[in-house]
Amino acid sequence: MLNKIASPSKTIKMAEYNFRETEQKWQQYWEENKSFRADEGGEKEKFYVLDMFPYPSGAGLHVGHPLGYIGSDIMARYKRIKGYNVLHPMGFDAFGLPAEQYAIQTGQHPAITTEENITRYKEQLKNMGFAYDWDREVRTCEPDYYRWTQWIFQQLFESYYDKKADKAMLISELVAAFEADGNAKIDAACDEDTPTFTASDWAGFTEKEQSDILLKYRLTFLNEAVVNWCPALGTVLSNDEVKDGYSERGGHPVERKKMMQWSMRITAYAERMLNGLENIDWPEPIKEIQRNWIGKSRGAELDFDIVGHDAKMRVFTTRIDTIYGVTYMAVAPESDWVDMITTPDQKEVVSQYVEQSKARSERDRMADVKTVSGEFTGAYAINPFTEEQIPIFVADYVLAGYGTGAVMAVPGHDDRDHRFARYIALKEGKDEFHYIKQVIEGPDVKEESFPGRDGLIINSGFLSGMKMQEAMDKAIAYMEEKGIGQAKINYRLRDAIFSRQRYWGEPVPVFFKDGIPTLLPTQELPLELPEVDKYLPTEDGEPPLARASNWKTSEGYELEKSTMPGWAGSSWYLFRYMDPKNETAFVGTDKQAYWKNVDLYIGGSEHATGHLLYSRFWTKFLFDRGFLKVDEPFQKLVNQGMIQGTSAFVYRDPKTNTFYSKGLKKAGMQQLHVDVSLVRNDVLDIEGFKNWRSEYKDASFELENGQYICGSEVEKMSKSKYNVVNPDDIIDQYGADTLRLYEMFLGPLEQSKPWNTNGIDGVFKFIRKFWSIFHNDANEWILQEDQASEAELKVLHKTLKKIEEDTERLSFNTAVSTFMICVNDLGKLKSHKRAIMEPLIIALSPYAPHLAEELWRKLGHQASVSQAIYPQWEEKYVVEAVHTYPISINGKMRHKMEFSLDMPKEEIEKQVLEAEQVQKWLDGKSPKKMIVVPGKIVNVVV
RNA sequence: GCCGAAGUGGUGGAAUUGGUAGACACGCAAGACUUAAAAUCUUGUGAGUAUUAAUGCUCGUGCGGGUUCAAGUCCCGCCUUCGGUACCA
Repeated sequence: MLNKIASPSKTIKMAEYNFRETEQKWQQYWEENKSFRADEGGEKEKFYVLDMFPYPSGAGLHVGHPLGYIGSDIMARYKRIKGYNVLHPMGFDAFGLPAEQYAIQTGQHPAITTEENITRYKEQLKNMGFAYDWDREVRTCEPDYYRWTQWIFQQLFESYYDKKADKAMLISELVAAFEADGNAKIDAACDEDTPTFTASDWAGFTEKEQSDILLKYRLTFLNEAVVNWCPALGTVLSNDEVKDGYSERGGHPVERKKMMQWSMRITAYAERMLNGLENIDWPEPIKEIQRNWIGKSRGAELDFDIVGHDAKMRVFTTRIDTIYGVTYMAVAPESDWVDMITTPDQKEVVSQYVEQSKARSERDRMADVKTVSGEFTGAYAINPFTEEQIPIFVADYVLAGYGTGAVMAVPGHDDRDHRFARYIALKEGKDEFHYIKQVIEGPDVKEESFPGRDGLIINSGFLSGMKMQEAMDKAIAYMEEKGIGQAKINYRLRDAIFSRQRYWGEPVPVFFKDGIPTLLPTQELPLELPEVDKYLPTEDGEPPLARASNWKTSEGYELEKSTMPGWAGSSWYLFRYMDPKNETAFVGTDKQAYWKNVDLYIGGSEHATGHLLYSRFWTKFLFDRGFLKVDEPFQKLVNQGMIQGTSAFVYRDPKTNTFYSKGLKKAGMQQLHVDVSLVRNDVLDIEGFKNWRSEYKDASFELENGQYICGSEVEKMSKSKYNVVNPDDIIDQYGADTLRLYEMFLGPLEQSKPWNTNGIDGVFKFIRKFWSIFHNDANEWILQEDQASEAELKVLHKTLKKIEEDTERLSFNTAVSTFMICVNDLGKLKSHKRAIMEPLIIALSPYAPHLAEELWRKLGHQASVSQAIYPQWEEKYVVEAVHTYPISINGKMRHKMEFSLDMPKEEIEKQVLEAEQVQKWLDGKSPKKMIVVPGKIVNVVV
């Protein structure tokens, strides 16, 4: 080991560092002096570091929330002293369900609840010493903010997606095209059922008809859609707000319902959102989730004739190579095909089936995926390749919302079709394997389907003998020649439902003029939320806004009654921070051109398919329309891990109200959560517990060794589990710097971990050790102005280098270790020199800013340490002249030898072989081989 | 089922490009200081084993193989845990 330097024989008493007073003082200083105001322009480069802004809930912040905030704060402070203009703002995602649910229960206006919660959040955030520019705070619920959310909505309404230009364009250009030529030559994103019309058709349409056509093109549009309706919340939810058939917020059941809804044509951007992932620095898992959510699949679309009908049934398939294996067709119960093709004798049983599957809730359908059901429609289709007639069934394993709502079934090579084929054959009294046909060489497909992506096609006419890809190419060429089908790309992504039948959200800035949805004039924005008597739907099921008196325009037209979803305000907030007070635009062009987009975004991975998708969509749209210079919002994304709670349990015999210590518990006893503040190192504070709840006042306890030992388990941190730890309590006990360092020291930022305070003393000790470098036992200042020694400079510069490297790669846990090592080394050197301490304080300031500021001031500086410049480490102090080589024999470390780094290989080899410890292993023989890696290792192969 | 991430001492974790496994810290043990306690400091601390001792040897990064002078790190096959997703044709 290098640092075996004489250890101090005298014991040193730790000088007192008053963190409470000091931290408060500097937090006040930063606020008063606006130390972290973001400045634009000048010579400096910009760095924009952003946290996902929180929804201010009534519970306040717990110790899990700041993990990411601390990381981003370190980056913000670090980049600032590295000479960047740093933008590091904070705000609040303030519209949302909890405040509204509370309003329904209590009648208190959600604005009041929200305001209170925000005040609490800000207080907590300030206690942690974060370097936010609070002058740029935004709140999505304020009219000054949502005015622009409404404005963006209007821009979307006024736009369509032109596929030739591959971007969003003004709807007025589309209207001009319709007037000139109709829509036959238009290639734009639109509804599936958009009719084709000529210029004269267009001219002949009524105003209402024209409006309806345009809605099929607009990027935000009104149409009848099957939606996720949540009766308990009284609103519609988007796909990403539904988890396993229950609402994500509140966990209420969700059902399918057809309703008139505002939607966002996000599908127009599917391809660009997919491609854009290549150019952003995001964690691969998140990109993968978005890719899956967008769900691009290449395949083919083809038409099947229906016996006795003119209409052709169009299906989408990714396996056109298996076309000869098609033995039946299936349509979704909700699809229009059902009524169209069902024969009279099958009408009753089919409509009964359709009713039954509608009644089946979404959740039931998902719960038993393996159970298939369906009925014969009586109709037959003709396979265009084989001319065979095949039956058409209605089956609820076919989804109305994907592809065309109809499928060609290949039971031999698709698992779902296989399951249904056996079910329906048995039901019809046929042989179980009646519908199963093998068209790919491989194992027998009777018992189990075989995807066979590598096998050869068989029994398939002109496709036989080919491999999958070749067969697909040939089949598509054949279809195109015959005009029955073509290659087609399909996406799983659905247009996003945008209406919410709730109160606490942005009003949709639209009114209805003779049934035609019309935008409010821009100068009338913001359309402010009206006062209502109750926050509930009306008696006839209209949204709460219908309760507002005179919810009409000045001309008396009815205003839209639904509000926007939670993700509206958060889809563009990053741009508002650049120019939060602008009254003429959502962001000023010059400001946006300077800050561009977010350089580092830190937040949870749970937003992968919601916020992170929608904000990319809006950014691309605003870019297309020329309002932004960037088309991705977040250049680099880091997902911080979740801090879980460690719940504590007590065990009660329900009959006797006696609590048994963990080691004494028996079967049949209740396991009850106990507040973690009453437990220390698994030992229960019995007196505290008795006072916690009145029903425990007279409880008796069976102890182990005089103590009551609690059980523990890692769970999500939540109020109901009594395992929430408030950062304020930690700060009160140890200070904000300790909390910051400790949360970082816990492990890599990305990693999830349960909260425990087992190691916090080590970090607390470090803070005091750092202080005591400058102070003697009597807490007197003992700075030395002498020149620093070589050894001291080495410690300093190695630290500076490592801290810089670790901070750049967000490895904050190892950076904290590095500081600890440095302080230990300086302690051994008894170093108290300004030349060492001054640079060190600057390096420490992003991590423990309060301590750093205090010492910086005591060193005589008048300006904040945040205005200092990060010291440059010097090569000469970092490189070693000698290296202690590990000498391995057959790859195992056996010995160590010190050699100069410029010693030639041959010389090292010679000396190593001469060494006694190596001779021992050679046993008189000469080595087979020798590997010398300069500056690293020597390996002798015997 | 599919996709993704991860498994290292009693604990949190480190090892950045294949090159000394266990940095740093907690905990634990012994000692110093103290009337005492707290605080602080010093020393030790992966497991096993041999020696009076310094020291040495064997094993060791979820399991089983492989590549390599050298594997926590790369390859193949499994197991476990945690996330995401789910009839997407």
